[in-house]
Amino acid sequence: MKRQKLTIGTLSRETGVNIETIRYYEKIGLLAAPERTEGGHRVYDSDGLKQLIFIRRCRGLGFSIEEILSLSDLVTAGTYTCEEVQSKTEVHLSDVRTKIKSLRKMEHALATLVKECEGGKTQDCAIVDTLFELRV
Amino acid sequence: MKRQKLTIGTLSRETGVNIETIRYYEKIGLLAAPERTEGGHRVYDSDGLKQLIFIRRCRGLGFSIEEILSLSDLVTAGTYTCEEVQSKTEVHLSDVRTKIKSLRKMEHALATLVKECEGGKTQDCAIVDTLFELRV
DNA sequence: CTACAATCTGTAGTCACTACAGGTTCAAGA
DNA sequence: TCTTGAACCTGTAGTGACTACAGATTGTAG
Repeated sequence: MKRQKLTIGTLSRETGVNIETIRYYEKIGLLAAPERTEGGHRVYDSDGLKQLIFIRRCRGLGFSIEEILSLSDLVTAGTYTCEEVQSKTEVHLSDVRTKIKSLRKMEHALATLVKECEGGKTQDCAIVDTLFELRV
Repeated sequence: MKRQKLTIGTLSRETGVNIETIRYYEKIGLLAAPERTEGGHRVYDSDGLKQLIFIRRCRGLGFSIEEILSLSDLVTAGTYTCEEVQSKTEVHLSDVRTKIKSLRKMEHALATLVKECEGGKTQDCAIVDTLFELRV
């Protein structure tokens, strides 16, 4: 098990997170500041890699930076319980479900508009009519 | 049919769009600049009301400002065809469907995590394990 | 030793608002 | 008419989660 040392470019390629974003995560305190070379270039080890993968995975699941910070604090402090983590995840899950519901409504409304519209060369358009109706 | 004159506050209450947002829409050229009183207060008529309702309705359907501008230009120029409007709406509908799909994936992943987690007082947590796995 | 790729910092831009600060105008009551 | 206070004005800065530079420095392969 040799210690791997990664430049920011390599880390970026390995994780698919782009360089500016990595630096941004460091700046806002989400990703731990790594060691530096004499010249000031960042040098990451496997802990940095692990942390960034965690962040990327959480983002992929739609967690906000704020939520990730709180999960991450919990975990790195080593004080978390399974219960707490589960509860934060459930809260987020219900947010996601709310968003899905609202998008479904939009989808339905849009699909109805498209269906009602004749799609011809005229200006007699059900979509325009509906969007401009004066009823509030 | 009497000409109605509305202050920005009344317009805001009628449409549910807040005052700052109305001024913002004007600034970015989405909403036509209304007449002013001698003292400089905005005075809207029924055209302004109609236009703002249209904007609000489009935003409610998830159209971006850019999309609304382009729809709105088409319509106010009077050069639109039903076909064009329908096609823009369809493009947007397919964006919405893409978003729904991606949120569904999130939902599934999160639900699985929550289910696998025991939720106890221990630190043996399936969620943490999964999020910290080193597999990229 | 040179060339050039990679990295550095810092700032500004994105989207669609929202939230002030500090000033002016309007409308209703005395 | 005067006064009060609500409503309005402009302009700027902040939000979230990045992205896109500019201009300088460092690292490395040939």
